[in-house]
Amino acid sequence: MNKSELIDAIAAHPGVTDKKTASAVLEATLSEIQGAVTKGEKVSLTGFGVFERRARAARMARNPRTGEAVKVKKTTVPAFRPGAGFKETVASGKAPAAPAKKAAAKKTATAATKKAAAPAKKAATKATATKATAKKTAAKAPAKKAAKKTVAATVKKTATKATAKKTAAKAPAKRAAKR
Amino acid sequence: MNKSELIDAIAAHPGVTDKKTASAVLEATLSEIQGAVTKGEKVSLTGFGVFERRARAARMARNPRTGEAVKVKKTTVPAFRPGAGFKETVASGKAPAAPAKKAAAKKTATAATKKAAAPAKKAATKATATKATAKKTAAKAPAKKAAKKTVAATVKKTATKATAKKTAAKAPAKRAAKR
DNA sequence: CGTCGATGAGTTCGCTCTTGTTCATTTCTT
DNA sequence: AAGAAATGAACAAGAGCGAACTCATCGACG
Repeated sequence: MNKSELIDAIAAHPGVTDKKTASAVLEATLSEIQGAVTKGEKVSLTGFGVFERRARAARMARNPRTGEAVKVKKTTVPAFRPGAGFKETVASGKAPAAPAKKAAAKKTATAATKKAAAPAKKAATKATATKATAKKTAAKAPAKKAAKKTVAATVKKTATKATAKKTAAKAPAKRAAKR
Repeated sequence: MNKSELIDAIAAHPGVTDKKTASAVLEATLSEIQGAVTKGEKVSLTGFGVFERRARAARMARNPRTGEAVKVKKTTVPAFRPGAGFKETVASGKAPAAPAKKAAAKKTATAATKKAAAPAKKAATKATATKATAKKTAAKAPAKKAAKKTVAATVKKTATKATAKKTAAKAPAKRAAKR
């Protein structure tokens, strides 16, 4: 499905009788998303997904023809994370979206799962505590994990395996102020 | 930026004076995309990106709390691949989009990269020659690509690892091209 | 305009998958 | 019709997904 076909489909929706308007709005939307993401802002479309900017560390790649290795410097790329509704729809292969009380069914399922996991909580707590003591991870307290968490984490993991170096209190890292 | 803010931004664009219309079109768009992707159809928005359905093989995951392993059966999820324009914009951190002769700039950059690769020709000589003679044939010198055995390959790999980990080193893990 | 309810984020860790290169071919856009 | 953008292929390694669960928050509805 190319852009023009999408326009047609959109125009077919009730409330959208004008095709050129649909086109204009679509363009504007894409434009806005690009702008927002470029500025590092997340664009959240509840039930659909989130567009965000993501940092990509430098890496080694290779020339497909020669096979020789080439350096690739770090960069930032746009990314999209599908929302719950979208994922569910695609997975089930069902119709687009019928916001209804079907939620009830889902809820039941979740609840059931909960029960099973519940007893494990105790163990979980302990594990967390142990980890904190043993690992001594760098404290990222206030700062959101957003930063270079990924990279740091990787390095840290390796390092930890060998030895525990830095001593930094692992702040309860909660979702204090992040969103 | 949440959905309502996006609507506002869109409404600010010329040609889109009606905010409620913007809302309607946006909803319709998301709806359409979901539907198309659900049906396994790709939605190509040139310069922006492509929405597509992607198969996800079964895997082993773990409960973040307890750490216990849980089986996850295969599923299909929506995915988004940023287009050239979008990526470039985000990477440069510049304005949204000004489809113009900027292409020239890009071209220059590409050319520069080319130079670096040029010397490597020797290694690729054979491949190049082949191409020149019978490009259509596309003689792929090295290993050949297997059919679409992604899943099969994956399973096999796992099995091998379980039985003889070290020995598996040479498994010709071929990856299917499905994009 | 306010409340109820659904939704997203954050967490851990293994394992799959994506990313990135070049260059030619191909499709779609303008 | 002209040209820009997308696709594909081989390969390696880093990157991110995903499950279960909780809560703050967004959003839909009256």
